[in-house]
Amino acid sequence: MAKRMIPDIVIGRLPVYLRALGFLIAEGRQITSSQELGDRLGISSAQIRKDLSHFGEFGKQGTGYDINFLYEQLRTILKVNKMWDVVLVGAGNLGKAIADYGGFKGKGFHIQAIFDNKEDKVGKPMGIDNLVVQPTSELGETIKSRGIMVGIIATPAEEAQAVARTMVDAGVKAILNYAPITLTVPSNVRVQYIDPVVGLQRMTYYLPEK
Amino acid sequence: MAKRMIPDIVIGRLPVYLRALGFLIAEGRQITSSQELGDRLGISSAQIRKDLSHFGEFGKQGTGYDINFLYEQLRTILKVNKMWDVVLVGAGNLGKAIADYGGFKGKGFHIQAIFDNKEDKVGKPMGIDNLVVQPTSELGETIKSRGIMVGIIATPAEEAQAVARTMVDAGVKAILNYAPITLTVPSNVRVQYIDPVVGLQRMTYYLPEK
DNA sequence: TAGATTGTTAATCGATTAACAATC
DNA sequence: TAGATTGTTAATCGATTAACAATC
Repeated sequence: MAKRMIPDIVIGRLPVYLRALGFLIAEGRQITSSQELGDRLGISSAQIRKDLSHFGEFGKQGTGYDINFLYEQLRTILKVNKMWDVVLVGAGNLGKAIADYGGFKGKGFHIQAIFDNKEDKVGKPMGIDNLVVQPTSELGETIKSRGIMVGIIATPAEEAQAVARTMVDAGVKAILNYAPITLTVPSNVRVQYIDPVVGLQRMTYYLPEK
Repeated sequence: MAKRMIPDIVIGRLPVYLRALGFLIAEGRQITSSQELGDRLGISSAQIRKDLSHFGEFGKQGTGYDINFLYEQLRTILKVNKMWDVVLVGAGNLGKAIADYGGFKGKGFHIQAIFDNKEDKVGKPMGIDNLVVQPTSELGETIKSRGIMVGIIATPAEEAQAVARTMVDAGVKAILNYAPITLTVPSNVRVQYIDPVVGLQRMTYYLPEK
């Protein structure tokens, strides 16, 4: 079947499939099956086949999937076969770790500018590309002039909503938010949240009492 | 209604409710409603009431919820009214940012030990508590001797599965995994994943072509 | 009392799974 | 051919929502 209002939950699994395929490629494998992929990811083979069926027919009966082919197909579907320019706001401990992370390139993302409010951060080089940290006052202008659509927020919670607002006003359509706060954005803007405390608190319910 | 096989998806939202209630408290508010909470979080008021109804009756008709009371109830349900000891493995850029993060204490988590393989990391103090980084060879022993049940993995992907294995063998029941790989663990062990690349790739599908 | 908001029910909506014909 | 695995259908399962009696 062709492209027709794919459930968000399906889109959400594709990057995980993509990541697993990347490992298979690194292992030198050529062919895999929905069964093997499911076993590795802890989900059913039926779900993988159903998810993929939203976008086309990528496998061969009796054989399975060509790993490299499926990998490229998924990259195209997710639009990460091109590089997306990204702005990063927040140059503290977390921002630094993000700027130093080598895992974005090759996965479709390139941090093009870093911003911070603090005097002692601005003007200094940071991250794997040695980007000079700019004052946050320049955020909107930079986004607009470079047509950037993806932003990462790594500020304290108190500043996050204002930063999101500036990003959105300047044209950002996707925000990865590390600040521990739910952002209010227009419905045409996507937000993904990363909060380690939420992650941990989702598990303690299931732990035996100490 | 009382405690009786709560859906995991409900448990997953409680930390987000808790976080929002924390903000309301910080704002000095006393009372809120499922409507207000839902508006702030972008979910329906019905869902909030339904979620809470799994655990008891916390509100008052015509009035709403006492914020402090509900906050404490959720902390108790999630078992984050006590402190959980945590081990952190990986003392690179990311591990350092996690160790330096002040947001765990007060939310129920206390990093008690940090581990790394690298010679140049071991023996040095790190994080807000100035913990001396231990060699990863000591991980299992430390977990066992202190009865630790929560682990954070911030190693490269290649090392993550082995670390998870060691953690689980030593008694860890909840793992927050920053490494970009799906872990294989026994079904009685919970894992939460934090992968910024997956977060970003979940959004690009929806972006207009450049 | 009048207005507001809960907790809960029942209906709706959506996601997952089992099963199998098709076919490599 | 025999065995394996896909893509898809239909059934099942589970989650969300709308609506409202209860009641503060």
